[in-house]
Amino acid sequence: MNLQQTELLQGTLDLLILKALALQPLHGLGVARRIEQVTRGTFCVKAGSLFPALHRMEEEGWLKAAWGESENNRKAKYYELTKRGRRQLENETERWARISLAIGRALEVKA
Amino acid sequence: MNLQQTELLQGTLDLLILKALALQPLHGLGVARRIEQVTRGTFCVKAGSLFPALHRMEEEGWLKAAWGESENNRKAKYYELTKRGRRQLENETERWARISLAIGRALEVKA
DNA sequence: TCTTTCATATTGACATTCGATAGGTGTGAC
DNA sequence: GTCACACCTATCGAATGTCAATATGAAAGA
Repeated sequence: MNLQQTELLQGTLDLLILKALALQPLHGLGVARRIEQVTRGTFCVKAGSLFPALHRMEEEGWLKAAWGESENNRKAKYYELTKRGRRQLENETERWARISLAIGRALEVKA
Repeated sequence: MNLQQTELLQGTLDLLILKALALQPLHGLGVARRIEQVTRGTFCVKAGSLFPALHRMEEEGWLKAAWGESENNRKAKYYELTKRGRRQLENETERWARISLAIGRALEVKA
């Protein structure tokens, strides 16, 4: 029933998007490509997951969007981080570090 | 509205429960305590999250439950891993390794 | 003894959040 | 015209959180 191709952990998509945009502004599908690239294909974000997330994050004030042209002369909405977005990236990065450390510790416990 | 004390990433609770029970059978609240202990307080699983998860996992056939007595002579339901549960633990451990590696790589990219 | 109180142990109803699925629009390039 | 790019929306389901409830043994005091 539930083929679950992407393997994305809930709560990590925002972090990946923020990080992708911290390097440079990108349009929506560009974000997806960047994420796929830096995770070496581990995460493949579909449009239907991506755009709702971008809108959510724009409403939160983490992103600012502006219409522009893509590399191929197509209309595209470019997103960039706001100051609050950078702060959020720091928070989520720190949160990730804490969580992955804790789980790592849990998993290394031997019987 | 959303105070979110526990900071649990969706998808990691099952893993932590499986790992906790891999060491020894425990009753519900015992699982919660074990998790809190091995993650050094990072994760504090509330009853309302824990028991639905245990029931879900029992339905999946990963856990087997049996009534017994707790250390304090109270009725308590003890859970232990089934063979399928051990296999699931291996799967989820491997999944976690893959995911945390990918995110780690994404985060270490420099501008 | 009786009863009050507390910690243990479990359960259920409900809301929320997030990502997945599956569709749909518009447009430039060939 | 066809295709690939770029975006959008509606809707669903799974998983977790919140809150409240139940039941029971233990401990303490009248």
